[in-house]
Amino acid sequence: MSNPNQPRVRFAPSPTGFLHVGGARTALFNWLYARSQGGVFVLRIEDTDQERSTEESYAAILRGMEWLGLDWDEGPGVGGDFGPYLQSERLDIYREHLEQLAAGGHVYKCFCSAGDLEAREKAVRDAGCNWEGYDGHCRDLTEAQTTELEGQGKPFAWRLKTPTEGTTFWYDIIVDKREFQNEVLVDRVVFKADGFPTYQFAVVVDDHTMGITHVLRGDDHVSNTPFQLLIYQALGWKPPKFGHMPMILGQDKKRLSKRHGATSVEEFQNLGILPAAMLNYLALLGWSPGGSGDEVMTAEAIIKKFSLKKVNSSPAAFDYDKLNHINSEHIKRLSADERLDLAKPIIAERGWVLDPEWLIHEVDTTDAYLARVLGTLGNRFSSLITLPEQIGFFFTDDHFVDQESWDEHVATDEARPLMIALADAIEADLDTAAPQEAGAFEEVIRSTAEKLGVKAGQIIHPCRVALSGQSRSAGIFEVMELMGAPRTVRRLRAAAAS
RNA sequence: GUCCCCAUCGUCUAGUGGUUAGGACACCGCCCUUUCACGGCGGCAACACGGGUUCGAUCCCCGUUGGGGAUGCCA
Repeated sequence: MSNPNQPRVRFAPSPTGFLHVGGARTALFNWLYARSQGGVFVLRIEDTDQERSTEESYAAILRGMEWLGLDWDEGPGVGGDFGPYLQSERLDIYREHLEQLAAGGHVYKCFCSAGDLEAREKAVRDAGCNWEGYDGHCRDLTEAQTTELEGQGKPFAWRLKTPTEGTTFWYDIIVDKREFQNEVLVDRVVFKADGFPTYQFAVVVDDHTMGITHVLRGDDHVSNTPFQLLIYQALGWKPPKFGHMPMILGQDKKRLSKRHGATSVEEFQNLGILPAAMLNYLALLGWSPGGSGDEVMTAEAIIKKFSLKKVNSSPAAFDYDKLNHINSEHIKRLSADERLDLAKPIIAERGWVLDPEWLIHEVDTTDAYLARVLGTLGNRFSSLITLPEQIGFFFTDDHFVDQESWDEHVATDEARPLMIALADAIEADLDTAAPQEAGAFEEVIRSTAEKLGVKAGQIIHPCRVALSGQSRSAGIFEVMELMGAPRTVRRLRAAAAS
């Protein structure tokens, strides 16, 4: 169980919003690393910000993770030996370690209020100088001064005493050596006046006490790392390995935001993106299987190939086109049964069911009918979003109609007589009180075309639009079979009269 | 402003001290087809710039430019 070489990684979101693509990618890479190394993937919730943390966000993040299939070995809902996994439930642990820091003289009390800080920053800037963060105002307060301020009931935070010379560095898994001059590091707050630890402190205590071996996080955390390293040092702990992954940007290479379109994982779900496709695409952002291998992969295949060494160090732009392509590839690879499962809720939602009066050959249940309908789609079924449009006409007369195609192919003086002739021929040549197969319709169409001295295509095209409302559809004979002769005739006559 | 990071087709990327710099998405053309899609074939398109190092740099070093991040008692 406790294999010392077993990597332990974590995803540690704060519940202050939905699970966005950046977070999802971070979670994914941690998960991939754990799964590919036989390691443990921990989910920890960083809710030390009392103001911004919400139950809804917490739930949304868990939903997003579950939707993507990123299962965690320890964390909310599943427990584990290193809990609790919510920082708000670990306050005692943080206080205990704060005392350790205080006893070692690594931290000091800071009585500066937000207003004090603002005023001093303004003064510095007004003087034309750079404000380089907290100025160490309370760092050298005497014992007496501290006692007096405390006696006045002034609230205080704890700050870490950071070195003013030398450097702090680490070897990043992704970007090699990273080094910071200690003089640019400021004495950041480690424990807030509200009695909660800051992220900087909690993350260190948790990663250490939870036995995390590799911290894989977004590149936006790079500048936090040296400060955190100093906390590890002050506590006398060996830090984990760090890997900072490149950011995900919008198509314009600017920070990914709302105006780029969907950014939360759940929005993609509503956009008809399959979780497997989302996972696949996210994996391709900053990582590649190498060479010219197939990019369309299942999670299992990605796990098999995944390696942190292949993770890129440059930021990547999020490309909706490519996501859609990966998505359609995943849909195309689905089995007939899987497609059926995907489509069922879509028609159920609209109340679309099989009507026995349609007289469909060898079909007597809605599921069987839907299966046949999906079968006609073949590879045209590449998006969950367009599906209702694509198959609606099989179920209802109140279906999507592409007006442009209708005007061009149906509502014309050339098309009307052809559609009427075909309707007449169907009624004359076929038993419209019985189900008919595609071949039977084809025969009627071809003989009608011959009789009228036109090409079959001249009849087929208006019929396609008349029946489906669109100029693209499955093979028209098959469409007729699945519409049933009565409906076919009815729609043709209605179209001719339009 | 200061600190840190990044830089191969429009985008995601592969790659090497000597290659016709490869693949994928998107785009364009052709073929297939009753339409559309799928598929097949082909095309367009990149080593940011300037200095070095070297017999030779896309690759190594420095600088410039561009982009990103950080600069919170947010995480």
